[in-house]
Amino acid sequence: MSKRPNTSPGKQLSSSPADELSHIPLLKILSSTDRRRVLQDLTERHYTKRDVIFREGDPTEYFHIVKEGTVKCVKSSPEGKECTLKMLMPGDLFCCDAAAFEGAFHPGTAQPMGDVSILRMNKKSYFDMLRRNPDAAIEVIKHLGTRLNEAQEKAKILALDRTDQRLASLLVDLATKNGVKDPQGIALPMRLTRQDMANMVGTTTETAIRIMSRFKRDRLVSGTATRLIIRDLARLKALASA
Amino acid sequence: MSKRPNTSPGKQLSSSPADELSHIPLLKILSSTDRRRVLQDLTERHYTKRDVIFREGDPTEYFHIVKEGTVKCVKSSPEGKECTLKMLMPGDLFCCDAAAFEGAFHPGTAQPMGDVSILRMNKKSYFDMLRRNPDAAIEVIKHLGTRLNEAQEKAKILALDRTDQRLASLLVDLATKNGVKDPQGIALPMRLTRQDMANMVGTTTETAIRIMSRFKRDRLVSGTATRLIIRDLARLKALASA
DNA sequence: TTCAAAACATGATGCGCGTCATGTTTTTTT
DNA sequence: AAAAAAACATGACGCGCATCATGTTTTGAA
Repeated sequence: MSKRPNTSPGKQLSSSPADELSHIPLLKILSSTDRRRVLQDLTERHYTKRDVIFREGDPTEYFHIVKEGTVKCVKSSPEGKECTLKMLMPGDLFCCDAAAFEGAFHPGTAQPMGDVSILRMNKKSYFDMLRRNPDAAIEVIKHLGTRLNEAQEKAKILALDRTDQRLASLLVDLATKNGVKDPQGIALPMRLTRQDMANMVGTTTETAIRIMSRFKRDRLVSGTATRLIIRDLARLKALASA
Repeated sequence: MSKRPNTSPGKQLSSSPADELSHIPLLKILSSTDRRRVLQDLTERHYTKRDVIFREGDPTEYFHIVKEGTVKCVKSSPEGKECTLKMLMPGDLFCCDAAAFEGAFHPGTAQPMGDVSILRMNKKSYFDMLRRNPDAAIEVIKHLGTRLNEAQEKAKILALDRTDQRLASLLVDLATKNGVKDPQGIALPMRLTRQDMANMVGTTTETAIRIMSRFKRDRLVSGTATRLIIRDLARLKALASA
């Protein structure tokens, strides 16, 4: 059996134990009969750091769920500058909007931050599921509402705050939503370079490095890309909205 | 009957002719039996320029539809700076996300740009409607998806582009989505000051004025707040993504 | 129509941050 | 373990845009 480059072939989730998917809110609320049906339509795929899950401009074909790992959602400008819109974590849905309905195209690129596994479902099965199951549709509405609020909050921060404040906001956000406890403070569960941070707050790598150096001197953070630790969340919060 | 200050009391839409609401996508897709029911739950309200429809931080109580006029969606920072996230036009939904479900608060302020009329519905009726009518839920998902894409596109522009490019993007966007034909070019259908524009692209009033003056000299636009006209959409587009 | 309040305009000044440049340290690959 | 490639670091310099200041013009209310 020949292996395709960079992405493992899709795999049926024939007999997944219930608990494997129990941490995904959308699937948890399905009736047990419907869940079996949905499991048949879902396919699991694995990606690594150098893959792209889909590219900006590609036609939309699937609805996706992050099962494991971190996925970044990126847009880029004609001149090659990049902007990272969102880090998707396990349980997050993407391409769940019906803009993906008819002949639509991906507005951004989805790229793994490391090894990830993704569940996906073709559009038809997805919308059939939503039509059969109004509570699932409401769950999707809830998720999209949250995402919209986040995106608007991000726009506000980009529009009004200085670079150091935006960076502080980012760290607070990541620590709060995804941080794991650590003897030194709060550790971020994904590899995150200064370049990644720069792309998330709309600045250059150099400026992100300078500001992070300052944060380090001031004992607000410690560590580097492979293991970044937030040491003083309170002071970062204060700086973020100063 | 005592009149409440600034807002007209709610009015039942008892016997609205079908055509009055036919331009609202969400209502158009309801079955005719359900539409009658929904009409009973909808209330019409009128607001003027100095009212607020709801304020950032208020508890969410209603689902809203813009029937007539323009509503702006604003966030503000502790220091009093403001950021306008979105102009809502007739047919647009707001607070349609289920974050408004349980004890949630408005993430921004909704403010009329002039005289507007709004249809609204309490949360329970709204979610009942969605549960009865999966196609309506999918319509809401579609709307939220569009809004999310817009918000992310806006974040990208704020993160990557210069101020004159952001302003050009804004004008292109408004002209394309809401512009009406005019002998001179494309007229924008709402009163829009340089301050409004500044708040939409994350800059100061002075800078917005300076750039708009330049655009005027270069024959890209003409007119002022009360009647702004886009005269060369193509060149504005070119500037926006240069 | 008149007057006050917004909106528009334009200059001077300074700082934040982008850009380019050069070097060190850490991580990843072979 | 060694080599290659990222990531981190720090300085010099200049432009874009915020800030403050001082008019003029337009709009809308009395």
